[in-house]
Amino acid sequence: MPTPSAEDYLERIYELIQQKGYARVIDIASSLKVQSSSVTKMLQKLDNESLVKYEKYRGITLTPHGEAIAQSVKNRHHKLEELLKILGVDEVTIQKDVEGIEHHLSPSTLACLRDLVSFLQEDPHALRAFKEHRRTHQQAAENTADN
Amino acid sequence: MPTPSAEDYLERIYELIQQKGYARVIDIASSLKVQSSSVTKMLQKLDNESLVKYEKYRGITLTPHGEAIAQSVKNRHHKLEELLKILGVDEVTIQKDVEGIEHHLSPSTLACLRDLVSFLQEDPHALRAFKEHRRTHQQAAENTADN
DNA sequence: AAAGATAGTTAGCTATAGCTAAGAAAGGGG
DNA sequence: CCCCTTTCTTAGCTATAGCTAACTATCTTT
Repeated sequence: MPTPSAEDYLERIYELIQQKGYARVIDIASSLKVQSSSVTKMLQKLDNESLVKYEKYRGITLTPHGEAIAQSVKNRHHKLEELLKILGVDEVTIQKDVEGIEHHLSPSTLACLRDLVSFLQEDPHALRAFKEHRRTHQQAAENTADN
Repeated sequence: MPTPSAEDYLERIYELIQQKGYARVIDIASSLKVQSSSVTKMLQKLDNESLVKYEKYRGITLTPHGEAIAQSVKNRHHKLEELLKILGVDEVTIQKDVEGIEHHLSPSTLACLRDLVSFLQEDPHALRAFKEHRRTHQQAAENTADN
């Protein structure tokens, strides 16, 4: 099993290949906010684990296994984003939090959260009720330390 | 700011002191599933950061700052447990997932999830509707790879 | 009070994953 | 086609946080 950090790299490589057709060290580095030397190192590790095919100074591609992992990580990532968005968390916080937690949720928990999303999407009344509940509780919450 | 691992130690020390009146290296080690040498090492680090008061071979207490952190970590932990429980995630998965994600959520996201819990608690109709939604979508979900 | 058992500590090792600095490879402009 | 810039790689360092093995302190039991 890849580490959380390895998963991040796989996801970015996958996205870059989708978007631009290829993944360069420098682009991976800048989007993950690490130095390119760190990217090279991770690529060597991922190549060793047969998750990417890496020819130095040449190209980077995902193996079928690596791509499968990348897709499921991206999917998880997207699910969480969707949930926090529908619950009304602001964009910046969503990005920050999803980065942190996406590697740690069980498939069954994710399925549950996915169902929560579809429930709130398909039942606008419930969603409105939640937003209203949240609005009315907001002031109290803001004045309570460590709730 | 303490690392996620340091937070775990603080939380356990706090809980042990609450439960038994004192925290021993061996109990911290067994509950975190690490070796006692790892506990000693972390205690020295936490003492350095003034989060615990550690006298070797003697006792372990939390400083006010350490205790404040421990309480808020425990609180976060509890909030997440509560959410997953109300959503119907099974106990084993709850424990596993909460361990993984509790260190990574923003206060604002947590506030949002807290409101979701109180909403579902105070609106049994919505909760029932969600459970029903989940029940009817279950079969489809089980037969879908990587949703 | 001494001996043995339990608990705690230290030293030194591992792996992950970042960094900087230095240098090599590739690519584009003159 | 050679030079310069950009990109990439390597080497060697850091910190975190785990581990084992060896040792020390404390406690218990006789």
